[in-house]
Amino acid sequence: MTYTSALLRLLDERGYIHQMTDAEGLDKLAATQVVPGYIGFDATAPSLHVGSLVQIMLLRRLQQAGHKPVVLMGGGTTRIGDPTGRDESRKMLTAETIDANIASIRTVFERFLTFGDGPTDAVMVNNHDWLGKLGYIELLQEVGTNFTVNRMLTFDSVKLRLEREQPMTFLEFNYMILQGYDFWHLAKTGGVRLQMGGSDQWGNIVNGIELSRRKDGIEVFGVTTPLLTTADGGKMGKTAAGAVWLNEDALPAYDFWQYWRNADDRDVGKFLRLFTDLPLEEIARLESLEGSEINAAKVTLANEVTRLCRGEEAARTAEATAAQTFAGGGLGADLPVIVLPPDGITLIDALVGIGFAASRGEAKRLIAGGGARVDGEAITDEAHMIAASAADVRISSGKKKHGVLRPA
RNA sequence: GGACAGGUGGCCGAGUGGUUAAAGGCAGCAGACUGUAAAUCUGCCCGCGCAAGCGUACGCUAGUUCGAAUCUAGCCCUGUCCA
Repeated sequence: MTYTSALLRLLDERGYIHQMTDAEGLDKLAATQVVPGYIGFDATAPSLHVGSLVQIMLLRRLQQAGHKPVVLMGGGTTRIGDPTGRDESRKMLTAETIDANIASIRTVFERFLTFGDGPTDAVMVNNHDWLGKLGYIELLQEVGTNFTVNRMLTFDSVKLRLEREQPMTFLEFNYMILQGYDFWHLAKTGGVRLQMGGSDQWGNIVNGIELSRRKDGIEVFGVTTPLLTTADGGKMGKTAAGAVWLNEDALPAYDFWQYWRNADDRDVGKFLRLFTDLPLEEIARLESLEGSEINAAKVTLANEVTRLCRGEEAARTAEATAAQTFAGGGLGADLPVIVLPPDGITLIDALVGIGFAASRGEAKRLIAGGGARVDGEAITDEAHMIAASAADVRISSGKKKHGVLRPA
């Protein structure tokens, strides 16, 4: 269908929409007024990772289309402890940790959104502010009567778990109620009219919509994004080193840049639409590049995403480092560096020290497998000693990971 | 509370006394090919040690045994059914 509102047109043409509750209704609303819309985020770690980037961009689009983004931090729900872990001993986070996490995560949002007091300025809220005050009995009275277990059992999140005969705790079961409560609360007190989220949030969103309607007759809307997978079927944002974190102190800009530079050919267009502000015509051009030409599009992708998330400077340095390292065979400023002691260092220690191997055994295997290089030359001798040198020595694991040994 | 099934390496999942650091798959790392892509093929994939080897590991604890992931007891946890 064709939309009249700038918001839905934007979301549609860039590929953010998976499901919507009432497309016409939302379209009409977005065409006539500023729509405050929110997305919820976890506060379990000091940084979000690439998996949350679609949602963050979605809030950015909302603002671009002239609406008001509301970032909901799950300070309250996190405080209860994340129940999804299979090991029960998932530790509960302290209030201080959660608050620190939220502060850290906020710095990233500030790059993507304009915060402030204006009508379309972004705001960040914390559901601990209202959930924390809520007594259990009160919660049961307020919202418990509006949920039937019959219906809750039909939601995918519950149904799948039961079908797979995996445990679902009562706490988890309650999450959907708490999340529904969030939506209602924001609708009632903040005029929020829209909740967005990943496709796995559909059930929660619908619950909030129902709750708002039943309690106060407020009409609110929901949009979900498609589940993002890479073209080869993997989850977004997993690499050798683990998650691709958005915060600089959790993942260096160069590694962040490399993540995008190494995107699958088939994902380039999709990623450009979702994660950059480039105009669609430009994206269409980049996406149509064939063969090795598409590498240029990947560089653009990496530059744009890094610029948004880490800033102009970080993107430039990362790109320059990549150019020098790969094209020039040299050393870029952003590569990891460790000290080359005056009396040299074993290759094994160097590999472990710089983080290319997690243990000495792993370093040895890397060497034995022919993946270790010193100044571009493959070394297969496990006992190899890197002699002291006046100049920087380049050390590599495979063809992509490079680092610098710098004389003290 | 009772009956039954189960808890294995990052994940899934074999293994029911030794030859098992534990099949197979996924994920991951490296090599070849290429374009810092994909697909494919090859090697690696608990830690320490140059090595022989040592240490740790199959829910927890205590046993049986020359020897246990495998047997016994107790406990904890999960699922299914019954109360």
